[in-house]
Amino acid sequence: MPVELTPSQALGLWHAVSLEQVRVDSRDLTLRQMAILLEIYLVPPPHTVRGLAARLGVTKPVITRALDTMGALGLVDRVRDDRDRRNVVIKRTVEGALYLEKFGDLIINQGRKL
Amino acid sequence: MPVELTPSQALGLWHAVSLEQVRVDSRDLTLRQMAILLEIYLVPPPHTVRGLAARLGVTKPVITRALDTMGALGLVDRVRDDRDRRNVVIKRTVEGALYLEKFGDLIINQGRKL
DNA sequence: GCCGTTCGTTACGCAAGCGTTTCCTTCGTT
DNA sequence: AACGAAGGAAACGCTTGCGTAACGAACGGC
Repeated sequence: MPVELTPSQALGLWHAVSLEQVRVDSRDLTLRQMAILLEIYLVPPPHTVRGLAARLGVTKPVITRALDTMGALGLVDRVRDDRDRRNVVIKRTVEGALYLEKFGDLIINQGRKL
Repeated sequence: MPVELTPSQALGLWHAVSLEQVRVDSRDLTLRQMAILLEIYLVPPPHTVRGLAARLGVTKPVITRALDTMGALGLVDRVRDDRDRRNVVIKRTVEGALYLEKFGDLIINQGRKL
């Protein structure tokens, strides 16, 4: 089910969503943080630090820091892996799911307005 | 011409675009900066600092700083207004237009892949 | 049981963004 | 000419993210 957009629609959508998000949400996640968050919630688990780092093409500390920040915001959680106790498994949270749900609604609504 | 998206498509699109943008572009603009940039390029001029500040619901220094950063990247330019020399008019640049054009293509291509 | 390897975190110095406040120039009015 | 108001920038101290390098805990093969 592809989504066909004109250049004007593509940028217009991004514009409207960014604008509204800036106005509404003081949390102001970076693009990297957003990418990580969406990766965690849209791609089947399990998610690990090194896995995310490889996927985004960034270093591990970038992931650790992003998880620190988003963890403090309640958007994600971290749990040690009992199979291999070196690993940390990143968990979704109710609050994070809610956050993305609202964000998705924002995209949908701004898309309709185009 | 509305754009109708399912929740999965909306978040999926944002996900794919964010991910690709993180991997491709080291510049990593903040959401605020992106909103300002799109505002400048998609809304008819003239644009002023206070106008953008009011539009985004942020303080003037936020705009000044964002323009400093994006100006250094060549994405925007600032020119004194000769009619009222207190004002600064924000100008588009070729490089900025190119940047957004490529970004638009990215959105379109990721949309198709959904 | 060692020892090299892997995983995630922490430490370091640095750059960039933040909110608030202050400043400087310019305008418009008187 | 003087004065208050407006527009944008600069200054301040603070927070947060960065890249690199070092670290400790846990694993796995020998």
